[in-house]
Amino acid sequence: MAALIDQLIERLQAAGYRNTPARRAVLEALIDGPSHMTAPDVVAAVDESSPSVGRASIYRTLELLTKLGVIQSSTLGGTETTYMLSPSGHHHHAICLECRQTIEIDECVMGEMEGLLHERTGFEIRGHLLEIYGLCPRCQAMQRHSTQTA
Amino acid sequence: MAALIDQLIERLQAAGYRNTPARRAVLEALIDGPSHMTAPDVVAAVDESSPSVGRASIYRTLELLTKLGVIQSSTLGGTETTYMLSPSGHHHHAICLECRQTIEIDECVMGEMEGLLHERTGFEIRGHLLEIYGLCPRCQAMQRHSTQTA
DNA sequence: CTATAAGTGATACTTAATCTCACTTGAGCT
DNA sequence: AGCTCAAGTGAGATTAAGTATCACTTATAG
Repeated sequence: MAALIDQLIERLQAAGYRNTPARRAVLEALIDGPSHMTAPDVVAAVDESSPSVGRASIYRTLELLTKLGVIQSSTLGGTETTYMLSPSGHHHHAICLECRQTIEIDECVMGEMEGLLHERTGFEIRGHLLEIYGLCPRCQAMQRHSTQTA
Repeated sequence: MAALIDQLIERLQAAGYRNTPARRAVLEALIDGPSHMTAPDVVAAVDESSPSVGRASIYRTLELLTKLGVIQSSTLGGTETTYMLSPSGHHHHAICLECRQTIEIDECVMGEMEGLLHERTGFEIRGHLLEIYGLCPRCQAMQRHSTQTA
């Protein structure tokens, strides 16, 4: 059984791309780091672990991995793009717009949807992301900004 | 019946925020422009229509509107953050990772999910976004990069 | 081992985003 | 209508993020 990094590299190679130190460094940063990282986060992590890897390669790699569906990008309902490894299973978030806390959700309906979509449009699904935005109970309670005017 | 811009401004005011020219300019740019705009797109549009509005205010406004759920951000499966008006109905995309074409999807299961989520976690939903990433039929056909090696 | 196209890193550059702060203004209240 | 003042703003300086270029390196097929 291959380590995660090897599985991911294999996906790159299966798509016709080379196994290079720069690409491994980016994947390792994403594996070892927090579940969501911004591009600058990844740059900093790679700069730490593999100082010889250039910034341009990191950006190129993030773009490539995203296109291949090996990683996924998301704004988490905010303004910044973050990257995460594409989970093999489902990956749904409820994100509090106030405190950014994320709640994991396990319901999934993509199974049904996937077949239907492919049948109707021929679209080949590589991944998906369902994000729900709102307020967690704590932040609902703290919403005093609006209560006096609304 | 109020114009869209007025409805959106009302949502701002209902949350305790002021109706200002800068905020109207940003909303108008989003109403008049294409359905997904990057921050620089919005800056350019506002700069055109309302040159007196400062850049900083545009960024502040995008952040505020996003937090309030009046607009939503998305990477569209790529690396850039884009903004769109939050549609009152559902808003689901299938996005081709190759050509960026988006296919609209009308199935929605959020109704069931919303109640369940609130019941279990107390989370108050303000909006959601389901994005499906993959390849459209055209780009599947053109995927010759991998066919010789895979 | 060799050939070669894919990929890279350094650097210079362009663009995007943030910060600060004195000034302005929207909205509530007479 | 006019006053008050906190919310919001614009200008400009600054910092950070991202891109482009290109000679050089290297992963892979044969």
